[in-house]
Amino acid sequence: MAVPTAALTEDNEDDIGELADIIGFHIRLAHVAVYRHFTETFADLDLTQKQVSVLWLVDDHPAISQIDVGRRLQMDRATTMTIVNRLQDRDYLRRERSESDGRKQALHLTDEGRAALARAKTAIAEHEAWLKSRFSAEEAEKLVEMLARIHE
Amino acid sequence: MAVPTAALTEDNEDDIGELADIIGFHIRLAHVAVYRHFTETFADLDLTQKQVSVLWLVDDHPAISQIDVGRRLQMDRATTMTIVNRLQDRDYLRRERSESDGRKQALHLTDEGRAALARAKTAIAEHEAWLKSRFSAEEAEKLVEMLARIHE
DNA sequence: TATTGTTATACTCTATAACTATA
DNA sequence: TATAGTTATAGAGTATAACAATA
Repeated sequence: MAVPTAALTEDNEDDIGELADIIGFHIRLAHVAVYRHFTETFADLDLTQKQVSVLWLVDDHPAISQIDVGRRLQMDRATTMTIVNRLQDRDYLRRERSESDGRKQALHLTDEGRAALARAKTAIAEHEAWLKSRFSAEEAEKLVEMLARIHE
Repeated sequence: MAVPTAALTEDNEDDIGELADIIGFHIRLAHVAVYRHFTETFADLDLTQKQVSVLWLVDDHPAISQIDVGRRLQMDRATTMTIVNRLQDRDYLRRERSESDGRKQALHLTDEGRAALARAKTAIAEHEAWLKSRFSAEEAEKLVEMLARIHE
């Protein structure tokens, strides 16, 4: 052959060389692609993935504490604060003092928050369909399982 | 049955409920875990993953333009600027006017930049080993291939 | 003493908009 | 007109440090 396959891809305009062998690099690029699709397609939602995750978790676990939300979503206390603050400013959730432990805040969704979450879930279903279209059912399951091995 | 399996896991302290079925959610958590491991373990490097990616790419493609770096790493022009600026401030790379196209900057690593990249590559090898320890060789390959389907 | 929430602060990544220089 | 770089600006996520209230 006059031109080996390697040479054909090496000068490709999108070539990233040895970086392509780094798992962490692909995770970051995939994350950016997913984040971008979510925000671009659902700009009218005006909720980030993280904000939706918090709403979702509070809906699943009413009266959950901030520290608990942070632990489940792998966030710092201060990081959790900023997100809960934003959601509270928009009247999507409210803080109550926990009855069992005065140090804790008990988080609850407002009706508006529940409505926003419902809209978000519809959007996420579309988003997931976009994502899953690349994979067979077995592949999707395997992917989730492997990603979980990383973050668990 | 008195207690279905679902109920057993539902009250787990780390349970995230239906969120666990969302691929995008796992990608984000995995990304955070990888990012955190990288920054915590290699704080003395004082380089972010993104900064290393740019150094790496400039080393692989001397005289590459900023717009080209951005395209390959899927970043905006302005985003690329801020990263190149930081690296230039630290004398890790320099800008030259492109000879072929006066609009473009040709990026080159300095000796310091090459030294920093060499240190970074050693660190990344360790980081990758940490990551890959979870997977068989076939699994790692499959994971990269699936992630590439998302960001390509 | 330890935990939870809070506030202040800072840095990185990301992006949009407007401008300049060059093609 | 289109492209590449630049500058200004802003928002989201992340984190550390210090403090207050509660356990």
